[in-house]
Amino acid sequence: MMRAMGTRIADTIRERIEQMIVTGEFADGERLDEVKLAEQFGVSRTPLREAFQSLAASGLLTLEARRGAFIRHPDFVELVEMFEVMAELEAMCGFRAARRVSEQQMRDIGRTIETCEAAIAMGDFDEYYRENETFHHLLYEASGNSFLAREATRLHKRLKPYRRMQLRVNGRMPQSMREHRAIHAALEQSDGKAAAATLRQHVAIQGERFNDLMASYRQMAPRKTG
Amino acid sequence: MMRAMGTRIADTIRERIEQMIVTGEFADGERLDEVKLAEQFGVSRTPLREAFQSLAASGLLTLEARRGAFIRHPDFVELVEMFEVMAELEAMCGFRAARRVSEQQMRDIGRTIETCEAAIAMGDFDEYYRENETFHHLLYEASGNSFLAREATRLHKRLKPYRRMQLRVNGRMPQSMREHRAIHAALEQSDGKAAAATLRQHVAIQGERFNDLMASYRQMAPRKTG
DNA sequence: GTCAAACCTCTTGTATACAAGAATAATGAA
DNA sequence: TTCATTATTCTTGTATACAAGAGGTTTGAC
Repeated sequence: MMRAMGTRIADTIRERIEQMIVTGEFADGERLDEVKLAEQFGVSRTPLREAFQSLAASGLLTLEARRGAFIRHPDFVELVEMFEVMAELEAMCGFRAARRVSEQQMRDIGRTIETCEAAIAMGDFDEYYRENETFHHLLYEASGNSFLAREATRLHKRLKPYRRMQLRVNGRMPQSMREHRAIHAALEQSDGKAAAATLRQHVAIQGERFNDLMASYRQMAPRKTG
Repeated sequence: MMRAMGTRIADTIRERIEQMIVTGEFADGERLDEVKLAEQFGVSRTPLREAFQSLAASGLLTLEARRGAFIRHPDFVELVEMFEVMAELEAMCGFRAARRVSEQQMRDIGRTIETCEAAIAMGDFDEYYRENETFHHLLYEASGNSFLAREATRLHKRLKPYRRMQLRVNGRMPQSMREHRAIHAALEQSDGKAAAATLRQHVAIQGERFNDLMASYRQMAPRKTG
């Protein structure tokens, strides 16, 4: 059987299942069958269960005692709550980055903005999406607080499926780019408060975006099975 | 062999090891021996490994591939970083609680403050410590954001061993109580900004507290073994 | 026909067996 | 004596076997 040498099977499995979850491959309430997945990946249940543990701990799925592992999409309220925390974490990153960001990091951030804009012009949404992610990760790093950066990354990943469905909303991308530029400018001027405020607004679900999210949420997760 | 019926062994084990870690039972860099712990608890390695996974995910220990599970106390820089994030999360809770806190919750919060003060007067440090924890948990709940509350609780738990060593510092407890009262007052007046600012200052490591923490940290974790 | 209880099946939880990588001890050469 | 290399042991990672709870199904009573 295929063995990825040198690395733990459990970790590989975790990565793969995480990808599947994050790209929305499972429906809400769906149960992940241990034996089915095990033979699908060509491994035993053991590394699979380890992967489940790990995924459950990051909140990507829920383990119910003697019932199994379930995909539990956050309900709408919880989703808004999560974006609320994400907004604050990013604001915090921005505030700190304004003092601590290096010139190299500023160049990197500037580059992602340009690449993003080019991607929009070419209609390359995947590229836009990727570079948008890079922008935010660079920001987390620039905060100078590695613990904060890790936590922000974790939540960012967890929100991935729901951020994705937002991007396609009409007119969102140009607006988003304006905000990226504003953040960049605030960092350049070492204006922590401005960076924080812009980021908070950039990420938070409020005003029209609340309705946009609600609409696409209804489409994506029409009903809780659990 | 003893079986805790109705509940998963792995979860029980997790709780117990978590307690051991949080009360500082393990030295920094120490490796947790699977087989030793397994026979100590009278179970097989399987639930133990599940507990390790779970604990690793909350950051309480580190799994190194084919090396084992290690206690890795954060170094001083990381500890300050963590408190920085904790301060911001609590500030966030306070800000939101100022709008959303219920009258019942206000009464509960008020009660913990009184119990705390009584405990100080009687020299009952354990009681003080417990009620102090309750105060903060009530605050998390009062934020009205259950996701935020969970995240705050998680980090709070992770910082437990290091907060403990701070409390004994001379004069810290009365100062802490004054801050609790100020927070309570800010909530009563629905002054979110004041509540946030006081909490940020209450939790953050700055000024004299920086030196206090550094001193007690040196005492507690004199050297990294890894 | 409907409801309840016992039975069976299916899935998870735990234990044990086996494989393979790391650490360490032992052996030999310089 | 010291260093390198090999052999041995120990520990983790994975697979499989076994136990037990949850869910569904059949059977029986009303």
